[in-house]
Amino acid sequence: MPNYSRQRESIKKYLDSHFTHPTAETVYLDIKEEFPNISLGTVYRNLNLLADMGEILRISLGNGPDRYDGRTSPHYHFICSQCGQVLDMDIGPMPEIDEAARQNFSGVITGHITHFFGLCPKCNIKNTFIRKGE
Amino acid sequence: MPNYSRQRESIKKYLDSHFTHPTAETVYLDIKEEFPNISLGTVYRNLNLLADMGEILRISLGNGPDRYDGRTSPHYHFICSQCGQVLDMDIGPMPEIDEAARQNFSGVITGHITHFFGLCPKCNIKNTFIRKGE
DNA sequence: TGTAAAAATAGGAATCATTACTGTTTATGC
DNA sequence: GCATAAACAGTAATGATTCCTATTTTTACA
Repeated sequence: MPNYSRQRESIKKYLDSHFTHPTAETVYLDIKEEFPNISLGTVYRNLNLLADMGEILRISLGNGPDRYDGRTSPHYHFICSQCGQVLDMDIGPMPEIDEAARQNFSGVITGHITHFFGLCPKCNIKNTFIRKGE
Repeated sequence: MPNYSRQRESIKKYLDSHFTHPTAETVYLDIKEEFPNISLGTVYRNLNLLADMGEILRISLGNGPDRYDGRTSPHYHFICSQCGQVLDMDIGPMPEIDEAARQNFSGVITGHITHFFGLCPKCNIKNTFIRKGE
């Protein structure tokens, strides 16, 4: 069982109050306001610890740094192809995806990860205005 | 339009005849038998080129190096939690996943990536034998 | 409370995957 | 053939993350 650490508590609080799916680097820079001497390694170590304890989620997108999420209830993510923003999706788990995968598969399917792509609401509106202006 | 290159042709052929979803490193080491002086950078550049041209697929798992696939028709992948092997899934596209995501979402959903996790057929059988032996 | 042991830290070096750079070689079009 | 463009090998550089070590914090309990 890990000991208490002020740095870890601060990181947890940060993720619980920010819904931007920040990278380790972003967490590091923001937490630095409170702990000017905190090191990036400490941020990584605590993000890993919290994720291992199930208190936060790690979101690995194909490219770029991992992102972290204080919302631990299972949910899907959307990545905007235009601005790169990561959004929480407002839909529940879809066990039927695993069910479909079990057809014709002789191993065991325990779960899946799914990320959605497209245009986020903001970029979608922005594009509409730009097209009107042409 | 790119010029012809023997190295790129060899990489393409390699992926068309191996269904192991190799990493760039694996491709590099195997292609080296034919081109002893080929450099890892050349392998990466050609894998990127081929992927951009739609002749191969890049598979980004959350951790570890990317993998490449000569099968370009859209399909899903399975990653064994025990041995790490990547397998092609024998199921067609599931547009209904995108359909579900479009509920309550005011942006545009253009697609999704889904990876399945669990035990591959081999590890599943292996585990059964081990449990029997206990 | 004071102190010893265990855990966490800061700071920096090391690692892994990938891309960028540079001078040389290969392919293409005339 | 020869000029130009593309690709190459070799290597340096980058970005994300982990690892290492000496120091500081936390905890337990005397």
